[in-house]
Amino acid sequence: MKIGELAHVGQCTVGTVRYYEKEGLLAPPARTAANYRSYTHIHVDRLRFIRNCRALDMTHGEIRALLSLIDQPASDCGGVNQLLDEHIAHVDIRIAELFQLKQQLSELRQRCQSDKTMDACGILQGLASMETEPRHERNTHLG
Amino acid sequence: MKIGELAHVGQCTVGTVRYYEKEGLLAPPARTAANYRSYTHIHVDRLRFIRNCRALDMTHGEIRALLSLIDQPASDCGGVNQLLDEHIAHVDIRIAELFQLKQQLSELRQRCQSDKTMDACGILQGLASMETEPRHERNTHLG
DNA sequence: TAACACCATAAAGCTACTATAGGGTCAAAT
DNA sequence: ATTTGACCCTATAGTAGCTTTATGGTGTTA
Repeated sequence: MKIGELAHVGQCTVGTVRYYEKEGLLAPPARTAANYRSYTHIHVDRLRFIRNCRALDMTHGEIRALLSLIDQPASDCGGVNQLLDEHIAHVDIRIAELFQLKQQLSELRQRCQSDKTMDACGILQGLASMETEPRHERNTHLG
Repeated sequence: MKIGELAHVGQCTVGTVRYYEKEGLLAPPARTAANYRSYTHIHVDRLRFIRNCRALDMTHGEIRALLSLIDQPASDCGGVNQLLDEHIAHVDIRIAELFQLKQQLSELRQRCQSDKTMDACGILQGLASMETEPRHERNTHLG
């Protein structure tokens, strides 16, 4: 199977597949005589796994951790459970942040209900006069 | 006022201030004989405005658009209102995405309640067997 | 043999910064 | 007079997860 076909079943671009290989998420496949990458069902499974993790907004670091846990089949899956719990916590935090953000934005929006002159616009006044908050550290890898 | 003081009132780092200048968000200030940047209250106001926009997760593009609207004081503020509405829509979309994500993650987490062997772990089975979804285009600049 | 779809690599671009390297300026303390 | 320390300068590279671009080889069809 060539890279285009793999990318197709994995629902990503060929560029992404090559990038995963460079990142060490996907093992380098054999090459044909023409130096084309030649994939097997093992790569298909692995790519699907990676894409599913990415669809859940896991980072490459988290995915790498999962993959290395998987590659130790003798151990138990406590690490997997823990990783997922932590990831869910990140998502919770980001949702809370965005809720607060939306509230602030809605309040700001209320301050101008019609087209006015620039210096009468309550939104611009709000943006000029808000209390600049100290920048807060990231609590999550989700943007 | 030197850059350190400006950064302090703007609640950001000096690196960020220099970056905003390079990005064209903040006008280059006068320089002292020693080539130090020398800011006025105009820069303070502008930086506060920018930082408030960033606290609301606006992109530099959005902020640039706002600033150029402001710099045409003759026109009305319809563009400002529209920009804010669109930004709020982005936040709404991202919140909905994260809600769905959290649900998927919670369902996945349910599939393994105790430490098992790797190949019995319902989470890993789920990650391997989820239907790979077509990558969806970004509907928002929020990560 | 020419077109066209596919493959290859390497390097740059994207966002919004932060960090590092290597050096200059200035006021106060020794 | 000099040294210490806090501040300033520029330029470059790194962060995450890719995408885009440039440049060129491969393979099948018309």
